[in-house]
Amino acid sequence: MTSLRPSPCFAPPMSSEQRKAFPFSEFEPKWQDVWEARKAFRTPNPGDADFDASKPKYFVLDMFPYPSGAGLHVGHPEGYTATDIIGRFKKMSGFNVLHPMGWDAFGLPAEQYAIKTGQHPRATTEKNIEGFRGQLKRLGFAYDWDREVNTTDPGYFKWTQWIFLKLYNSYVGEDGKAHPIAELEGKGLSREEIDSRRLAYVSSAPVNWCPELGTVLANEEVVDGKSEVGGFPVERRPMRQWMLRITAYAQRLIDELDGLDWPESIKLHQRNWIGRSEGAEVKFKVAGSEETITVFTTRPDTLFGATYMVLAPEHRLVDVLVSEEQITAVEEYREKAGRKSDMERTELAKDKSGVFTGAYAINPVNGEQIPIWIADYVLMGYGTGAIMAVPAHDERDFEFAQKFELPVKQVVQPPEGKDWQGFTDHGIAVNSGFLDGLSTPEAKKKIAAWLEEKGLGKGTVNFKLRDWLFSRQRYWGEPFPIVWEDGNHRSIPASELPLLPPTLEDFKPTGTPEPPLSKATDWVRYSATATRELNTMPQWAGSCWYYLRYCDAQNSERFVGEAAEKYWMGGGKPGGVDLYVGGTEHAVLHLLYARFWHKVLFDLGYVTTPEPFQRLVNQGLILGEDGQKMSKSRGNVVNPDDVVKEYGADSLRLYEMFMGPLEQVKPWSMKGVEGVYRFLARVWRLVMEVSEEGVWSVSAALQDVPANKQVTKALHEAIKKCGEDIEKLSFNTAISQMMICTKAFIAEEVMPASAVVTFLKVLSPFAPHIADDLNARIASKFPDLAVQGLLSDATWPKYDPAALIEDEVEIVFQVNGKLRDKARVPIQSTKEELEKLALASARVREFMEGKTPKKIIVVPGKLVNIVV
RNA sequence: GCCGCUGUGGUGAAAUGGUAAACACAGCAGACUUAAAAUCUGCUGGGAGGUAACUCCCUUGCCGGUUCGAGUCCGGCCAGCGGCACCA
Repeated sequence: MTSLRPSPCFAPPMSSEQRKAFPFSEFEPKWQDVWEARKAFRTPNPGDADFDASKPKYFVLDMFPYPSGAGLHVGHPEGYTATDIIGRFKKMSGFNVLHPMGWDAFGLPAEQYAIKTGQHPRATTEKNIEGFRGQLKRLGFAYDWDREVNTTDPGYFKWTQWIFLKLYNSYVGEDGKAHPIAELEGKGLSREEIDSRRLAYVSSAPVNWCPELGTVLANEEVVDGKSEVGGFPVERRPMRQWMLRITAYAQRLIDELDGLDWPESIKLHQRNWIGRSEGAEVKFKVAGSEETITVFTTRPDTLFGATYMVLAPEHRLVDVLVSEEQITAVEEYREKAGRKSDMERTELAKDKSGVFTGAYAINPVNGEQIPIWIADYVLMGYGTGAIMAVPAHDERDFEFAQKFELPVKQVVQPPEGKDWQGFTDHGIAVNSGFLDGLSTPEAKKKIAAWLEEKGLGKGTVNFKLRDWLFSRQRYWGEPFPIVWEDGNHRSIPASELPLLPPTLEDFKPTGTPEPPLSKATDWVRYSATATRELNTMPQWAGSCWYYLRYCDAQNSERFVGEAAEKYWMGGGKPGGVDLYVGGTEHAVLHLLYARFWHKVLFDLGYVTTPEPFQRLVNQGLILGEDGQKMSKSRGNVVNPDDVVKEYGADSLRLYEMFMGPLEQVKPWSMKGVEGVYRFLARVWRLVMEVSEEGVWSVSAALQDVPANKQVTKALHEAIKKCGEDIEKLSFNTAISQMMICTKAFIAEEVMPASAVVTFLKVLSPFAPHIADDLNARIASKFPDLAVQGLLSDATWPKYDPAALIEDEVEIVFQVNGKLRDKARVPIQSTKEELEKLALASARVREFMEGKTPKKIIVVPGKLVNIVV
């Protein structure tokens, strides 16, 4: 490369140093080193010598990154800069600020990358973390690095395993809260009974198996029948897996969203995912049999319209019910349905299929016999796995009835002008005996009471949410602290934690559901008669509680110290973390799982709040310059390192905040980066001037003089607006105001040094390097005017309301709401004076056309509107 | 199909119901310079009239409503983006 450069003799090239409008590449690393050496952002904990208990706390959290080999992308610094500005601002405003960072480092991509490159995942993970940490430090984030956590560190996952044991050794009682399983042991329950109530339990139900990834996946990780990671086909197959009983918390996970300051869209997303629906269970007798089938319906009011019944193909009663003639057809159908992957089931969703079992059920409400079918549009995992079909008032049942020519019977009268066939909304009950004439809600109530009275059913609630499939057949995850003996599982003692994964040369998936840990034959053997659980935990495990570890990251005695947890997570609100910023992609995964774990820990008395995150803000995606999602294949990816190299970390930070509202999706613009870069250069030149030789020194214009009225006003406006906007996370408008303030300074011949220092304090949360550097330079010339030490330790300036008030304001005169004239008037002008002034205006008179005013509205300081 | 979000200049955007387009980008013109870069200054939604200073009209996706006054509040529609989708 070097040889290709033009010779300096003919065309002296601008070196990159000379081209820079201010020497950020010198002072940015310098201040990063100073902050690190002084531990400028170390946050003392309760109990530490330098802890000040009189200060309020502020816990500001980022979604910690997965340290991939690709390094940071520009989306990371977006949220991270936002929280950094808030954290720095709160610190300057007198808060104890907890603003930590860590690594979510277990998981599939690390393992796949390791397999591909023939390295151990621990080695690649270490390397990636190193890269990420360096990149974050080069952006000047004010993290307390003493609190850094790494989910793959045995000192960390020891406690992930410990929490798993808490789940394993707990059950949900009558009160809906988690209790130690020991309470059940005391009641003399059998082993099976106890195991069936644990929050972490073993199940052999069909699960999402992804052959390509060689592991099972949670429902949340399967999108359109494909794995969320990689997009590989996923099939259903029964396997013995660990499950977490998140369904026991379904209602609380819905209810307790109410007290959180989260975007409505995310709350709604979680509510929809949990999917509560109210209805009733109805028992149907099977004709000529002792069996009864219980169905779940949200429309018990349509019971009279049930013309057939459908069981899920996997329903346990199918074998019992099926008639001699139908056995072959039913067997065939069940076999076919079982083979269908989730993807096929989704694709064929609209094409109904099913088989008659040959059996009939008796409608309890009228004694009618209705045929029992099996069909895969009824899912075993929801409700009771059986439905009563009311084709007249349910779309799916209607479709099915059409295809198989089953009767359709109207039982709801729709409003005038609507066809009753396929009418699914509320109406008036008809052809329904004692329900006739009732509105849908009334009919629901009446039939529920009737069923309950006759012992034929009861009102009940169902959720779409399923229990969380918690085991994976992978190497790079937390091993379960569980051993098996004689077909039974039991936990290992907490004293044996952390349970390290075995050192394996070959950790590739086996290609079968047998986990790779099975290859560690020594490790597997726990005792002469017991073997270890071979599955590992999913990536979500570590991220379910990392925010708690930050509170007390070095604690080796407890997952988090009691005093630290109480202080940082406390504060009288449901959620402990004051502000959590991250992308929307975790709306139902991480954010639901973490809430669940937190509630269990809360019930068991290990944490003091029912919710982990009080205020949640989603940053919007940053698109490429072409307005498309950034991707390697499109070639529109912006690398933050390049931006830092060219324009500096402060410019990158400032630009990402200036682009637009944090929550919004917005495209990148390199020209926009140059804009804020020019702004920072202007700020630099408020203080610095350059000699002919290109040497920077403190400007002669900078003097110890008081600021004049205009500058003072601009400065105090900036203090006010920036303070308010930071609280609102409206960083773009805060930056605009600083730009306006800078213009006011530039207009002056003489720079008032102490006013400039105040401005630097306001700028410092946004662009901390240049602010600290300029302050230090001013301090060298005017020690009494500048901040001694770091701006982050300074106090956020107070604005003076008096400085904001102008002597004169511009008043707008309107006629019939249209702007016709303006006037500058003294600020203290009265309503009467303004009215008089407006009526005296020649232009106003012209547009009044000699008519008399009907009404005059006067808004002091703003306008006069004359209505004629 | 259902749910949610968003529609404002050439572009990113701003605006407690009170002067629409702050701030920035791009563009144009000028100053400095032998020249360029950098920097600084001015102009920059559309239309009409006027030599000009200037004046008027229109403009926040579309239609309607509330109000002295609507980008903002209410109702209906359209478009784009995102999510969910046989959950009885």
